[in-house]
Parts: sequence; C-alpha cells; structure tokens
Amino acid sequence: MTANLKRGASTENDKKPKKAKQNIGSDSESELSDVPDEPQQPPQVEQVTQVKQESPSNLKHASDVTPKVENTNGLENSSDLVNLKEIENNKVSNDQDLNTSTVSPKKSSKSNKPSEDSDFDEKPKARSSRRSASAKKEKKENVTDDEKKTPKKTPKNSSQPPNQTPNGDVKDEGDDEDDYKWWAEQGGFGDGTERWSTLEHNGVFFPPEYIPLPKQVKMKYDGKLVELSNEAEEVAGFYAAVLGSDHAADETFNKNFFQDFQSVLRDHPPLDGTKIKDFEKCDFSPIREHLDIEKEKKKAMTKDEKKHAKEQRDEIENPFTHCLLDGRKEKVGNFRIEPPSLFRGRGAHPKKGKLKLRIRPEQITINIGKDAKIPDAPPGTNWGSVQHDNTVTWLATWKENINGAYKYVYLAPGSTLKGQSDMSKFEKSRELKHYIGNVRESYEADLQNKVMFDRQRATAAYLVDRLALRAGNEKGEDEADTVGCCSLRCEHVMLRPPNLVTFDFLGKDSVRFYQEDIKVDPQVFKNLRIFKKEPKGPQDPIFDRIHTTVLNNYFRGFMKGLSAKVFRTYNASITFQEELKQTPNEGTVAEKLLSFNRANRNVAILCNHQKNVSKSHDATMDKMGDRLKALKYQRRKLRQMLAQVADDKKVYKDHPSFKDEESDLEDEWMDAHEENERDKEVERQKKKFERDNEKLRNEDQKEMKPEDLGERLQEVEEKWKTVTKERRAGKPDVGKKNQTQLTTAMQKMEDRLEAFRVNASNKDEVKDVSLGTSKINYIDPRITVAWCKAYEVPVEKVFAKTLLTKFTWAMETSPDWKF
DNA sequence: CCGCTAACTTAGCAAACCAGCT
DNA sequence: AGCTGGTTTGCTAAGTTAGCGG
Repeated sequence: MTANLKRGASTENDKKPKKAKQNIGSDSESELSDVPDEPQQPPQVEQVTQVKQESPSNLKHASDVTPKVENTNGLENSSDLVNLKEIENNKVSNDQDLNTSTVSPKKSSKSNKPSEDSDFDEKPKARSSRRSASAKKEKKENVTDDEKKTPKKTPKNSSQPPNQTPNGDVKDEGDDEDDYKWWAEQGGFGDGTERWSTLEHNGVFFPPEYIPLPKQVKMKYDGKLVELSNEAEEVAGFYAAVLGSDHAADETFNKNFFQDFQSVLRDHPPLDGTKIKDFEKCDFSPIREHLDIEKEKKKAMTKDEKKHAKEQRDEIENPFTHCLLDGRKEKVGNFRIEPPSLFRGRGAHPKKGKLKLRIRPEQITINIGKDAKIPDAPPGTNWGSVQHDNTVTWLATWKENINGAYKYVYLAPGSTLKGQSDMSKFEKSRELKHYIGNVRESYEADLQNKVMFDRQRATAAYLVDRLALRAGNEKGEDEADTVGCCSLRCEHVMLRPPNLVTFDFLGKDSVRFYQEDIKVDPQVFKNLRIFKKEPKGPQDPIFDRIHTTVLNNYFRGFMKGLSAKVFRTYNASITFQEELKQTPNEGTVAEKLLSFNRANRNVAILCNHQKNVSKSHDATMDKMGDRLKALKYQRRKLRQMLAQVADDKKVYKDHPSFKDEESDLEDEWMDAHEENERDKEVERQKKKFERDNEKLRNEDQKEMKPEDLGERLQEVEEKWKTVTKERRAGKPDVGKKNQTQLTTAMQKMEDRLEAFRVNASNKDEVKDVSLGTSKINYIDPRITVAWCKAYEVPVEKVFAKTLLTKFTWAMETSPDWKF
C-alpha cells in the first residue's frame, strides 16, 4: 500500500520524551540577564511597533492583513462600543432570556407544516397553544401519549408570551413559514447556560447484532481451517476487512489486534480446540474473500433492489433521526451508535488495532427533557441511566473502551443548537478584531520581559497568532506523539540567524507542520534561542514554564471568551475576506470561483489543513499535460495559418504574442498526436457506418457495402497525410478563413490556453491541501454569502447541500457585510 | 497549581454519490 | 448507458477549553 506521505513517519526509535518538565534555571527576575545576546535595556518602544514579519511561505498570511485590523485610535472607541452593546444585550437577555426557547415563538407556525415520515412531527408544544388549533398537524400515532402531554414550561422562559417577538409584536405569518429563524432574533443565544427547555427523542440506534459467517467460510491457522466461536469470528472479520490496507502492515496495529484477538479467543475458544498462538500463522484471507464477494453482490444489485434496501434501512432508523427540541423538529447528527471495530488511531498511535467493543444500552446515559417520555431501551435491556440536564446539548453519551473517552450523540450541524454555537463562535472571533491590537501590543512588549514566565507566554502567544498554531495540550504516554504550540519541543524548532526559524513537528492527527525559514520578529528569535539553551536537550519542551491554561488565561484577560483557538478562526476569516478582494469585478462565474478557491486555499494553508494526494493525481496531471499540448498544437496551426494571410504591421502590433512559438511541442509528439486523431476518426467513421447501415436496414433500404466504408476510411487517411505534410512544412491550409476570423480564433485560443494552464496548476497546487476543513469550521459563512451576492455567484456553487443547511443562519447576509 | 472530567469543536479518511465523459 | 474520477457525506478520532476537587 502506498505509504502515507503526508504524515510524519514514526520510527521505532523516536520515543517521545515524557513530560520532561524539569525546571531549568530559576524564575528569578535576573535569570535572563546572563544570556549573552539578551539586550539589557528595558523594552524598546520601537520593537512594539515593528513591522510584522513577512510570511515566507507562499501563503499570504495574517501579517498581510494586520494593518487593516490593527488599530490605532479608533480601536478603543470601537471596543468600548462593543462593550456597551454587550451590556445592553445582557440586560435584555436577563429579562427575556436569549435562549433558544425564548426567542423562538415568532415563527412557530412551522409546526403546521405537513410532517415528514418521522416520529417527530412537530407538535406545537407548551407555548404554541395559541395557534395550535388552526395549525396542528395530526401527529403520527407512534408518538406516545406520554409525549403528548404538555411539557413543562421552564421558569426562565415563562415570562415571555409565546407568540411574541422581543419587541412584542405578535407575529403570525401563516402556515408556509417553514424555518425557525433564530438568527433573526437578537443576538444568538444569551449567556444563560440553559440550551433548551423541552427535549424529546427516541434514544439511539444500535447496529445489528453480529451475523455469523456461512459455515464454509473460515479463517485458517497454520494452513488449517479453524472453527471459531462467533465472538472470535467477528473479531477475525474486523481484521479481514483491513487486509491489504496500511493497517495490516503496521506492527503496532497487528500486535494490538492480536493481543485483543487472543483475549477473545481465551474467553471463547475455537470449537475445534485449535490453539491460536502465532499471528504469523493466521490467515484471514478466506474471510476476506467472502467479504469481497458480499460487497460485489451488493454492488450488483439493481437500482430497485438498492432503493428497496435503503427504504428498509431508513424505516428502522426513522425514529432516531429527529428529535423535538423546544417543540421544533430537529435533526439528530450521529444517532447511530458506533459499531464494534478495530481502533484506527491516526499516526503512530500506541493503541491502534485494539478491539473497540460493542456498546450495550447499559453503558449509555440518556439525556432528555424532564417531562418527556423516556425512550425504551431495546427489548430486554435497560439504559445505564437517564438524566434531564438542559445545560448540555447531547441526547446520549457513553464511554468508549480504548481511551476511556466520552462519546456523545448531538444534533446535526444544521440544527438550531449547533447553528447558534457556530454563529456565536464567529461573533466571538469577530469581536477579536477590536482587541487584536491590544493583544499584539501586549505580547510584543512582553517578548522582552525579564521574567521567563512572561516571556514564554508572550512568545507562545506570538506563535498562536502569527502561525495559527493550536494551543498544544500535554499528551499522555498512550497517545500519538503530536504537539501544538505549548507542547513544542526543542527538536521541533530550528534557528538560523539572524531571524529565520524552521518548524517541523507533527500536529493534530499526526499531520506534519513543516515551514522552513520563517522570518520572525528578532525578539522571538532570541527568545526561542534562550528557551532552547542548555541544559535542555532536543526532547525537552521549549516552553517549560507555561502550558495551555496559562496561555488561555492570559488571552481571556483581553477579551471575554478569548482563547487560543479563537485566533485560528479570526485569522482564517480575516485572511479569507482580505483575499477575496482580488476577485475580478467583471469576468465569468468560473473566474470568480477561481478567486474564491484561491482564497480558500490560502486559508487552508494557513491552518495547515492537508490531505493525502489521491492515487490518481499523477495520472490526471499527465492527462492534463496531454490536453494542454493538444491545445498548443491547435494554436500552432492557427498561428501558421494567420502568418500566411496576415498583414504584419497591424495584427502583430495589436497582438505581439501571436508571433510567439509554442513551447514544449515536439515533432515527435505531433506525429503521434496526428496518428492518434486519425485513429479516432477512423473509429468514428466505422461506428457511423454501422449506424447508418442499421438505419437503412430498418427502413428496408439496401445497405452500403464494405467498400463504401473503405472509401471513407481512405479519405480520412489522405486527409491526415496532408495535415501532417502541411504541418511539417509549416503551412497548414488556410481555406477560406480571412485574417479577421483567424485573429479572433487565435485570441480565443490564447484565452483557452491560459485558462487551462491556470486550472491545471491550480489543481496541482491543491493536491495535498484540504479546502473543506476551513470552509466548514473556520471561515465565517457570512463572508462567503456576502461575496456571492456582491459578485453574483450562486451560493450553491460554493456550498454543497450540507453546508447550505449548516449555514442557513448566514444566508441572509447582505452583500456589504464585513467580518 | 495540577490532574482529571466533561462537553464541545475540529479533522482527515473512506464510502457513497454524482456528473461528465466516452 | 456504463465508467471513471471528482466531490460530498458519514464516521469517528483528536483536539480545545472550562471547571472541579485536591
């Protein structure tokens, strides 16, 4: 299998250093003074205002946009304004509660909408009584009576009458209003901790129990078929499924798998007494073959069969796909409980390959409204526990056995709950705009602080802000060795005077962060040198005095809710908005999209969002190279035709490029190309001949003879011979085309060539860049929507269906909206 | 201050789907 | 009309952050 080039390869011997947090040196004020290249002066003013470093990489980095947001005097005013506003809002919200529940009533007519096939047709609940009479859609019978009973009104939201907007108008817009536009109400969700007042759902969907393999399908051990217990067979099947993948070649994966496999075998030994002791003697391929056949069968099903199967699946999943939150039907995200499998940790995860156990209802905690009916656990089982906590947003949770981490069932990205969080995330990072000047000023000054703690904190802040690094929590022995800002080790940072730094480390998901010779603030350079100093070794942390909590506490001092991750969102969005300014005002939608994608790409590079280069990428590029040559070939022909009819002075004066010869277009290639084209034409002629004859036959007329075809083919041959001859002579036949026509054609050809080139190089440049992640998580969708409106590009061109749903809250943004 | 828990966002990969081509 | 390659969606791992208890 292809090795993963993107991820840093982990070698056996690169053991990670464990929590090497020894204190090096004391934290006294004077500790920094004995460092040779440390300036002894107090912080210099000019350092604070110094120019931001140029980003050395190809990406236009936040530094480019700094001036726009960085502030001078207006800043303080604006932040004061913001604060005032905040206060006002809070005041309002204290009375009215900006929580979902309160702001909702206005568009409640949604409940009148004909229901979809789900258990949760919206039922006008508690506060909907007013209009429910007119509206109420007959709800499906599978909603139990218990669910029907009037839910409580939470105390907090009882103060507001249901059908009113905050300003008190009663809105009743009729039945057609489908969506509850929470974003049209004031201010997202308030700072109350309650996220909902009523919540009903049907629990979670469990994967089917294991179905044993057909009797004849068995794994082999030491060449002999083994009669496995069902329990062991299931695990063997998990391994069979990864055969041929990178995992199957991974030592850790195999070791962990086999350990867990043996443990299952101990509890459920093979029925034939086989002792499975040696992984090398295991042969799972018979199981794999069976799985492959099953897959083929599935693929071979007719369209109808597939559709039918899907309908059946949907039918049983239906009760779990939606819930009722504050009386609104909302989509649930991951309602399917994760099936058992082999743990596929990323990078060099020490636990990869371990058996992830099947989740039983007894392990699950259900979270649901107080007055809602508690969903039935599967027959014969019980939920682990049930709680009614409306300060959290999950419907169910369980603890996973590999890392002991909690898993949750949440609502889908398009839900109000998620939408509100999303919007407030962007509002928060947008707010940073007003504080960023202060923050930068502060940490830039602190870069020279005499206290090591402060200086490290400032340097870390610099990296988080300028390089978009993640905070970088400490990680455990039993996790992949990846780092972020605060957990950087000396070995990850190389210094080259006067002020160039190379970063090379594995970040989240073991994606390599590699940037060579980044020009940093000279003071940052000096600091890094100090932090790396003896007696620290390569495995020791750069920032030995601080950690993420320290850094975040520092950030929070500037602005409510400010933490390291906000910088990524802020810098991503502001960069995107800035880059979009280069969109051509005139030009086709395709050209505008190119600008959009380029901006998107730069953000992705900023955030180091990578992906594996697809296996077919090289082939695709080769193909494109060929098509490019074909275009050049045509251009060459046009150019030579034009040369024959052109009156030199004018045409070439207007279009000097028309004289340029095509690069990289060899005679050999052209010979082959012409042969190729000829062959294709021959094929076409043959097919056409067949078709024509078929038609004649059907019309009872007499068919053409093979000789007729031969004649046609002869003509084709002749034609191409001439073409080749003329081409070699450099004098293609001009025919009746005049200079004007040829000039136009030539111009068109040049445009096409250029577009093609741009496209191709674009494609190559993004081959290992993942655009999706930033689009989904970092770029404020309102920037995108505003851009689409301003440049008349349909949003559907840039947001796929799920994103349109996820970002409904941003769709009404006006063209002149600014992040 | 530290380590741990809980809840949430962010992330890349692979399966599924779809559109553009022959 | 089936294939192919690119895009979209689903999945779940891997982060961040705040809060808590010692």
